[in-house]
Amino acid sequence: MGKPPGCDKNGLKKGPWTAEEDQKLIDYIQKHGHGRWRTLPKNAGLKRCGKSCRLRWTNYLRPDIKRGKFSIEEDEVIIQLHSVLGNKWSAIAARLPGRTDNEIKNYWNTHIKKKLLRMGIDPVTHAPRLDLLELSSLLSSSLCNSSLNPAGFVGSMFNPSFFSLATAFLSSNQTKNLEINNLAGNIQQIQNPYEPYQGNQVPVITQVSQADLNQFSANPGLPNLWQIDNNVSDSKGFLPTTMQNINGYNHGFYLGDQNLQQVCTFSEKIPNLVPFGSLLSTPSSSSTPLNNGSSTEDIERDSYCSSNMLIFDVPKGLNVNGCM
DNA sequence: AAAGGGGTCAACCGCCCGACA
DNA sequence: GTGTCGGGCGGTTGACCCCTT
Repeated sequence: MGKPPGCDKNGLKKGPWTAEEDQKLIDYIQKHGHGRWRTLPKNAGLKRCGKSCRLRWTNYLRPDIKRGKFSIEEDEVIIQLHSVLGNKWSAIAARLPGRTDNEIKNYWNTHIKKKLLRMGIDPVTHAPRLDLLELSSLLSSSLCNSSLNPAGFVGSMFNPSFFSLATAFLSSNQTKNLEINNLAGNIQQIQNPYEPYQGNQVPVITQVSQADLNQFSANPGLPNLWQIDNNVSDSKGFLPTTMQNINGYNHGFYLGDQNLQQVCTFSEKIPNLVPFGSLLSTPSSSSTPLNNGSSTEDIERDSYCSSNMLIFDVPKGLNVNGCM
């Protein structure tokens, strides 16, 4: 069963394509269309195997290929889709016009995976890394027993997921050499994290407009991993909403522009967590480019974070101040 | 300026799968 | 059921580029 490799026959060229070869392939496909890749090279006068021709065409020569750096919106779409689809690169590519599966795979392996790891997120599961959770647990117990908490920063704030969040958050702020003392100091800065949402005001969920993702809403069992608002460009790091369900807690996050001053967590069970599809805020749906769409520098990309992270419907009767 | 090392990415390999004759 | 074909996937390779020393 199966087919022979097809590219190992003597006389067939391998390696980088020349401009002449590219032109031959383009000319042939423009005249005859693609398909029948096994016989195409011979007909086109190419000393290549059919598979090589197909890959060259689909990954490079196709007229609708989009070259250049991935935008931040594309980053977010890839992460979102990967959280649901896994390594289905072709499926992901189908939702990113002009991008190929190979390109996305390479980009994932060379950029996004590293970024997620830096943020303390497992790029496979999209969940916080267990090793960081362990670290955060150590930090939690250490800080709980310390005297740094005279101002009521107690109780539910000290749970592993919060520290995981803080760790990831600070990591995304390029604070790679973070010391425990610095972390404690930063956490102490958190005051009234619900200030943006006074009283019973329910955090605004951004629009759900990426039709391609509708299918995910049809499966409420799928994880609601990323809720991202791209209305604010100056933000600090991604957060997976898988963090919402850690150690039995449901957590809501708001990351504003004031460093770590607007991190919030619930220690309450929130009964009406809105299902996945109805909440998903899809960055690609926005017509407003992040950072004016002009800056794709790696540093900015790596430090980018969507800022609207509150993704669930807070019940009116819930006294969120109580958890602060 | 040159060497070395790491990162990036196009291209390839081997295997697999589904469709089709 | 079998063979062929197109296509997908994960992993790898090697050339090239850039940065650091």
